[in-house]
Amino acid sequence: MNKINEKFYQHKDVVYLAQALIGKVLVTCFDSILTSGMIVETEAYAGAGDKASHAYENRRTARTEIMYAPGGTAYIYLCYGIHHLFNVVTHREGIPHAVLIRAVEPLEGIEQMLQRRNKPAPDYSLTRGPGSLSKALGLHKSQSGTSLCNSNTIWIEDRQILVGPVLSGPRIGVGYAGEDALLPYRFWLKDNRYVSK
DNA sequence: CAGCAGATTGACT
DNA sequence: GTCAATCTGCTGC
Repeated sequence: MNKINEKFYQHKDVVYLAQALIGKVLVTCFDSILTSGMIVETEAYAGAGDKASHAYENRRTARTEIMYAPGGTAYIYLCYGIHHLFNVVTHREGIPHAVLIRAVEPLEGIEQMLQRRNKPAPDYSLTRGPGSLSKALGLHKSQSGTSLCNSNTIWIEDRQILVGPVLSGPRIGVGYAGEDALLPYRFWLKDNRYVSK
């Protein structure tokens, strides 16, 4: 198993990392149940200077405190009071950069993902969208702060999967961010059916 | 403390 | 296409 280490997550360029995470494999293991999926869509959130980020101008709240942890920590928060969204904290401790995982392609534990999502059979909506993939993989805001390097519950592997072209464009749902809403901080795998429309 | 908007999703007209 | 679900944080009284 080739688990990604601190060195990778603590790279200074969160936009580079958002692109580099495409094709990597997000794995969770809760109560001995292993589920995983290949990352096919991400977005970069560049901390203090990014109007779309929860940590814009180094804002600190109980929720965003985890973004100031060292790169390689999970930041999971509740959106619209309903959906748990999974992010990877990057850069060194004190710099609140993060990559939002927006979609994965299911690999292992598909039966368990169907149960968690209350679905009778697999379809492309199983892990498409940040709220959906988090539910399918069993991710919950109570796990925010988990180390992706030292825990045996949430981690990311490099399985050297050969992927096609990666495209980029503006982020989704951040219209409130003014000119920062136009930045090409969203990355996705070309022609992958699990990427949001 | 009330009001509102938000890194969303799924059910229904 | 419209709208409800309902937690977190910010603004203004």
